[in-house]
Amino acid sequence: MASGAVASAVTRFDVKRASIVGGAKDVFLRHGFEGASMDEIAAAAGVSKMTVYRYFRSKEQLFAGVIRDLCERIIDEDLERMLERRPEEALRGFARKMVAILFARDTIELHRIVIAESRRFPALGRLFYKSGPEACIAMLAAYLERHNSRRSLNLRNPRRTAEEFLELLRGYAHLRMLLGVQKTLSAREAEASIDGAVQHIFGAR
Amino acid sequence: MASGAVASAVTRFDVKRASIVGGAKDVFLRHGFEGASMDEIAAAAGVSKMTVYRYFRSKEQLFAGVIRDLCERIIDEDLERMLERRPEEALRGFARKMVAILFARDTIELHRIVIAESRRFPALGRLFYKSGPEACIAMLAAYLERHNSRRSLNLRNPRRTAEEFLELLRGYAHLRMLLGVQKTLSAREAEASIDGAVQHIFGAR
DNA sequence: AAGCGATGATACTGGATAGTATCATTTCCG
DNA sequence: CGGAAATGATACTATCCAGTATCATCGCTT
Repeated sequence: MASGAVASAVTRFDVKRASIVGGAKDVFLRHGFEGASMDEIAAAAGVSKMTVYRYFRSKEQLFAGVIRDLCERIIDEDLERMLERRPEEALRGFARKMVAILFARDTIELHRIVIAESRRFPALGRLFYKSGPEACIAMLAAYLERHNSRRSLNLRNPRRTAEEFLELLRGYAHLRMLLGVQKTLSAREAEASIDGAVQHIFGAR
Repeated sequence: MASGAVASAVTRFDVKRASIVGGAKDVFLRHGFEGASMDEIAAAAGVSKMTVYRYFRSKEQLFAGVIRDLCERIIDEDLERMLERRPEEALRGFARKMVAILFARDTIELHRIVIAESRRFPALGRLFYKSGPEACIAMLAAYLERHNSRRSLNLRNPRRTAEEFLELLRGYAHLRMLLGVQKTLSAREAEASIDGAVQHIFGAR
């Protein structure tokens, strides 16, 4: 009777599904949507192609599943915890974490793919924006608004300031990485971006 | 003997080539690289498919030709002329022109496609970055440095400030358009971006 | 151990499309 | 007008790949 076969949270189904999504994630991130072949995905997942199709009706469905999964993992709880300190320190911590996320290899590839495929799958672009960039903006904006009402900050438009802050963190380095012009972000560049963004809010110059 | 058949600048060859590139540009911008079929391109150019292949060895070559052509047209001389006025006015004019360029439908599509294909064609990413974004940054940086040495501005790192200025102009609206989340940029949003960027340099707050 | 559902291996179908071959036709030149 | 080069029309080849069909096999439940 094993241990509660019915009530068990993780079924064989979930395990297989996870390994398929995992393999597909690797292949999609490496070759993009068109470039990924279902045979390769099946091999990467250590699974037969038929099994892939038993879990996902089509390549599009599988792709959507992978993107959804990736979007859920982008932002962890650490990020929000960064904002619990005092303003200047909180912002620097938040910024450091954001830069690490933004410039991670997988994140760059995800941007590339979603931008590429958002014409064909408009829902995908919206899903990604909402669960990635928009979530970060909202988190920071809420923080700034909180400090605004406590008078520890005095910003005309906190939401806009939040966007500007994050925009300065991305900077052109992000575009250069999306274009393959630049391979990595040096610690020096990261610090410079962070300084620029923080100074933008505190007005130091 | 007509008008100097030999010395004539525009040959039949050039005309045909231009119409092929023109047709290809439309199709590539509408459907992306993979999505564009050579038959459709030939039809759009009003030309036989064989003729396309007589001018370009392969789809890749044709694509590269189109991107090169588009890159050359992105930045016109007007942009540089904007910087001939006095600082605040010059920057506003430059910014307005930049926003118009950045958010034009074709520019957005170009970004999308180049970002998508830069993994497969790394040279393309570099070509685009150099002749588009980098050219704009360099132009603005030179302007800021000029004013720095005249003491009409006092910036620690003009090059970085130029990047930040342009980055603030793009803002998240640009990403939203790349993702298809947002269709157009309202005049109100454009003005807000411009204000934000100009204030970032002049420190007003 | 029997039986059943889930999985694997593999070959196949059908459609799309890059690139080519062939020959008819136009266009431009002297 | 005559001839050569450029172009058009069209059919063809070869390849790649999503999705399917078939049947053998594995592993768990009872």
